Amino acid sequence: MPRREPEKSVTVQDVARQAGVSAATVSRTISTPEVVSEQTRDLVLEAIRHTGYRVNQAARNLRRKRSGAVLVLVPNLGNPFFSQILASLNATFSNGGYSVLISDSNVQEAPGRQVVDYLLDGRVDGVVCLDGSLTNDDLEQFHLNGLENRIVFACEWLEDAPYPSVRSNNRKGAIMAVEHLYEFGHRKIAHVTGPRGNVLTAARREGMLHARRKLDLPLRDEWIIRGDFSVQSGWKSGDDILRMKERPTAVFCASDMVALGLIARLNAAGLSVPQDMSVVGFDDIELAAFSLPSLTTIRQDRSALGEQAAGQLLKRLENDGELSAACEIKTIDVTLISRDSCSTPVANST
Amino acid sequence: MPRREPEKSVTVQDVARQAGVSAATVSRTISTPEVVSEQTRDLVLEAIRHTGYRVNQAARNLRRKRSGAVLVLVPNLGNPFFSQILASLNATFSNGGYSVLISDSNVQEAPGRQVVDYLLDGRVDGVVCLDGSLTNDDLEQFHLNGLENRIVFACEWLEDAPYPSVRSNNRKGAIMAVEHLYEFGHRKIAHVTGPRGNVLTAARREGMLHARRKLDLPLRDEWIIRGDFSVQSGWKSGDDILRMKERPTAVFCASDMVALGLIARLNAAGLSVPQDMSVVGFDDIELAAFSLPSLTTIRQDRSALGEQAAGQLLKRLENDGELSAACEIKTIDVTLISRDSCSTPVANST
DNA sequence: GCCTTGCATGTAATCGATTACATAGATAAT
DNA sequence: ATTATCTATGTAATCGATTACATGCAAGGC
Repeated sequence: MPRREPEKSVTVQDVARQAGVSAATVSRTISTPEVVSEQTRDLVLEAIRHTGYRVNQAARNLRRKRSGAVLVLVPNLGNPFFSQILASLNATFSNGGYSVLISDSNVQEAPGRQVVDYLLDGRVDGVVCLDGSLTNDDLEQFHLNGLENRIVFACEWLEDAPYPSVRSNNRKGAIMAVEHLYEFGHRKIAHVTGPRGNVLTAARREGMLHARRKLDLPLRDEWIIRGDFSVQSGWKSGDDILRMKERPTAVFCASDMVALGLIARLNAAGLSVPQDMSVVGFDDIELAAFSLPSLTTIRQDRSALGEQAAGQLLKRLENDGELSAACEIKTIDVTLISRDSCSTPVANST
Repeated sequence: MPRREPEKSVTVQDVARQAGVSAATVSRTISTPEVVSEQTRDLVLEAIRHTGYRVNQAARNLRRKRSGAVLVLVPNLGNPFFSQILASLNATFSNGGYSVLISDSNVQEAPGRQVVDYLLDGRVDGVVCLDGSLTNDDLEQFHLNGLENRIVFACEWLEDAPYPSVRSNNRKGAIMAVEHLYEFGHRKIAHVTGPRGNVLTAARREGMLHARRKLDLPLRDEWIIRGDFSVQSGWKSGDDILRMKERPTAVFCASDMVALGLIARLNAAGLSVPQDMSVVGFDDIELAAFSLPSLTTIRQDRSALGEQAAGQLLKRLENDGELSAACEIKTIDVTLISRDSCSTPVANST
């Protein structure tokens, strides 16, 4: 099998020589074909084909002062919920001609710093941040370096910071979940929250409280259980619930993973869902439809989230911060997916 | 709040001026500090701090002819199994000073082409490929451009192609699964495979057949059911099994997702696991421990897979293809995780 | 005292593409 | 016929860091 030398490096000059034109014309044929006459264009294209020329990205980036890449900062890549959004971000950026760098803010010692570094180094042109837990220090750094219009948030966001963001209607989702349980006749409804300080935790908790008040439901402090979106925390919240003197008849969980962990724990204690307790999740991960029982949940439109976030950033990168005054916040609608994990409450006193 | 102009671009020249040295010395202070005298080094570092200098990656890449980035080609980013490996790859590369680009081969029209493009463009220095379904055409392109020692495979691999690869001991895992079922007394054991043409499908199927022969188990063609690693295919395989005249008493599934889909389907038909049928999965995804019943499965050490694959590529990139003669294939050991989805067979004739 | 060796630093070429500016030729306008 | 206008292309500077080579200076060997 024939094999070309590894680092032959065909340059724009080589192509120019081959085609009998100047390097500038070659460059123009690639970047702005419309200003080149048709015949020279053909000549150049033929020479490119013949020499196997490829543009050197580093040289182009140096000259153009842009990298054609974006960074996606994910909190915990291992979480399937995020990876599906990543898939959709990747698709949109790919179509827009950008490559996608990833970084796991779990792994990075100082994720905010890395974002600043990558932007200032010119490694990436923009950032999609799925992590709403950046510090004030990070924000100040963004601001000091004029990076505001290179960052958009998706799923999570920062309260009180003027960044564009794309998010689900978390509050409404929570309300729908509680109302759904209410319609089944539940009045004693517990909630397993996300981690402290998280914006999603706050939004979903608020929605739940709102619905409770509106429906005039009884409220006990112990019915609000701190979780962290993980299966493990779902299992642990089951421990708490089993220990309660006044047990709720239904639980709204801040994520599907939590719901599945809770259901597993209840089963281990001999309680089954939905007979002994109804459960609603949040997210609609793929497995929600296949768990036992299949999980009633609030679906987040992950592909819309990714697509819109990527679109938003692309738009900002095009008109380099010109139109950036408007800090758009897009809210994506959520849907209640009714499955088998809810039913009417039984009169099970403890 | 004070705010620096967006594109002030402090260069190595500016720092040099500030420190009263030449640009070369500044560059040396950054790249090879040991050749610079201690006092000038301090001088330069102070000037760097003072000016807020940041090295321009594009310029460095152009000169050094490397990008400091790698590409990870993932088949289906949405799959939690892959995203966890991605997390571990990301961590290792990050420590090694490389940034990580991702690409979803589901989304890309021609993933192999993209790999070649990115490497030749100089966008990335190397590639970790989690997708074993590249075409011969792609391989030829790699070879023609001398890219062999810039690619390593992880999880999946290419039969008959001399690329280094890191993989689980799939065959052994399959054998362990069948033996485990055998020990419970199962003789009629079915298998849901992965997709046609996939190397994992082949390795696991082969292991299963081997164990069957060794244990002298009965073999019926219909007990080998084609799947594709997805939950949906697990559900469908359940349809097939329910229709069989001679029903197996246990099923070994090529992935946990398949196992969960199958269990859901059986439940929908009023059969429960493990009472009416035993099920073993493969992967040990996080939810395997929390499903109902909790899933007996073959654990793949995902963090080892990611770490070793990244390490392998890093090593190759260091000594630029010198030591590349050896095409190392690392096999990572798997473990049987025994949970509640297996028990002794019942005499349920159809 | 002279020459060698080595260390620290400076000079300038280089990586490869892009693009502002200049120029030549063709066409249109008067 | 002369000038203005436009189009296609070439010339050369530029992006910013790196590094081969050159230089100067100090220490050590005879």
